[in-house]
Amino acid sequence: METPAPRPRRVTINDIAAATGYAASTVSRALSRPGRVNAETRDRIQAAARELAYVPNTQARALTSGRTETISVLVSDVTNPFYFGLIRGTQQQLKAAGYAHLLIDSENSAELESHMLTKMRQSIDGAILAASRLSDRALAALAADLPLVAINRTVRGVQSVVIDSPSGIAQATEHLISLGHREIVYLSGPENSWANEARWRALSAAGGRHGLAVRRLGPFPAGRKSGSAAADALLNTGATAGIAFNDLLAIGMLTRLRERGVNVPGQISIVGCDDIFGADFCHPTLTTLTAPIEQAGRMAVSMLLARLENPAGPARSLVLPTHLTVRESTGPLPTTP
Amino acid sequence: METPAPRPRRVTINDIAAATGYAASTVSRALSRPGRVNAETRDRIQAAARELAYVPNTQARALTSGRTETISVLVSDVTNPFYFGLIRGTQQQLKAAGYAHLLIDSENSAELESHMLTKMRQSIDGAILAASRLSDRALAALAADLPLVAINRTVRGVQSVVIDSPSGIAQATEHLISLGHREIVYLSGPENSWANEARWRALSAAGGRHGLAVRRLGPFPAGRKSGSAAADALLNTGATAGIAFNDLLAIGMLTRLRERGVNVPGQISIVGCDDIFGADFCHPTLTTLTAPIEQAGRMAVSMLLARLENPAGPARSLVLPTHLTVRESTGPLPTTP
DNA sequence: CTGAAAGCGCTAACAT
DNA sequence: ATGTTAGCGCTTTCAG
Repeated sequence: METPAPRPRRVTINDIAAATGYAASTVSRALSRPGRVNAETRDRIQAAARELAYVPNTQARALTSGRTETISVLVSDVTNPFYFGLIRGTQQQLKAAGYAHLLIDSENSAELESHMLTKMRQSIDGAILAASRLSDRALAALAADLPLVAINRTVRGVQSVVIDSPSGIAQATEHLISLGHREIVYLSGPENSWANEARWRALSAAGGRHGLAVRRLGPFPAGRKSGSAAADALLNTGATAGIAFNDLLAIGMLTRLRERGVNVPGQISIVGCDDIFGADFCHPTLTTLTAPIEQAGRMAVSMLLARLENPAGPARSLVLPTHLTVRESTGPLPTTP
Repeated sequence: METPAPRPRRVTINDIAAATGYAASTVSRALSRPGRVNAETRDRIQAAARELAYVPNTQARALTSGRTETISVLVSDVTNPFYFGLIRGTQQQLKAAGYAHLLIDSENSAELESHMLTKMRQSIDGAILAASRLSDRALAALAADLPLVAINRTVRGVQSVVIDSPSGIAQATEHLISLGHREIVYLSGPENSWANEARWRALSAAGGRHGLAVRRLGPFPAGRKSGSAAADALLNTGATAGIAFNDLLAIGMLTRLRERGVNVPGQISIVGCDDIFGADFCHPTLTTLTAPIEQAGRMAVSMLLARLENPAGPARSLVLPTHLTVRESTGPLPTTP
């Protein structure tokens, strides 16, 4: 009854060594650096490995080599569809490189984030931090110990891939101006979000350049539910156009405005950010800044792997362009009050 | 220039042993089975561990114990929003239990799925297979070697959590009948999908019970893009109601029908399956079978962990209820042709 | 209850 | 080019 799970013995390099007559170290070499052994030896060993259905034990390999061939991807909230594309991108690229993909949800908490990271430190070769909640100092310190790429965050000494919100926000602003809008409200996201600050700064700057009235409302939690509060607050200002921190918030606003019988874009125009899944089939479809988020995921992986191969390399920082995708949620200024 | 990454020495149990004067084995016990040592010893050792900021090396632990504290979750396509609820559920529950969450995309390929699984076998304690593409035999064989929970799939000897499509489909059918519809078309998903077959069978059965004309179209790939073909095919049949394999397909159909100027639900009613993100804000909002998918993820983890603790336990199989969520995409039969 | 010793499977010097 | 020898950090007998 108390069978203690008779762990089945797996094939090891020693079995291959015994089968071929070579030493275990030679087997190891033939398998992991085929260039360092005789061609014939390599062939024999690899044939034996295949025959015995040998599968390398990554734990044991990691123990000696220090490399785990695992990268973790931290997101602040798996629920957020923004990450769909990112995860897809990292997943693709990691698999292509033979790395495992460890997904971690930091639940929007800096503490949990750093706790998870120290706990996992020895199980991973590097990490991709999407929307890190860590302070700049903490991030820089972490990067000294763990190869890192931050998404949408720039910190000296830390590699990063950022989506160029400023230019996107500028495009959105000009789009709204061209439609006749003269007052734009920014619906702010979480205060600890770097992207949120970047977007607001970009809007302020664009507003300044064009002599436009801009103001900010919020902060609102970055979810669809917050859309109601954001929509109500926006209506209250009497402004004719709003740019939301992200699409989730924008879609939530659309829902609320529809409930309140406000016509979008007839009475008010809404712009989102990110172009997530759903932005093209919500009602009305959402004008938004299309972010190449999947590509960001792929690039982050490439940069990270490059760094692993050459730890002495420079801390690169990549900026990816955005563009405005105009759909139904923006339109000309209402003709009369 | 050629600094070969001077791997920083981490704190090990030996350091704690040296600091406290105990043997490494005692330290190990105090840390992993505090019950087996003197209370005072335990306290001293744990204090020292905290002081030295000791972090156990999971690789080394796994090497001897065979337990990795890692569970992998396989999905057939990370892109599919259906999985996000599942991933959220598994993530939550695994984190609560101190397990790591290894996400794997099998890309709808049985080969890739089994390849990944054998490759990872020694790095994981168990796996949750969402929409496995493996044959029943292969799955049963795998389950003999690796603790497993299958989602939406039942195979003898394999633990599973399935969403009760039949009862949901029956509800949907009755809903459509009550609205006057007399001909229902099923828009089929991928042929190798177990859920797809289950849903079609349920619809056939429900149709039979109510003396209804049912037919099936497809198969269509399970994506929004397939919606166009599905919508066109459905219109072609002249039927007044369609049940789509999943929401992705249904939303794609909605988009296409709108493009073609077909009024939903005025001219035709559409029902989806799963109630994914977006089903409540697409246009029109989608009537669909709400699946407790997040809960399914949590339950799958619980069942898996229970099995790990007691490998001799029975292979449980859990069925979770669905319910019909009626929104705007279904309505009364058009009055006259 | 605690310590000594032996290894888990693999890689990395060091020899040959 | 290959074999020998030590471990990596931890758990687990087996003694005491």
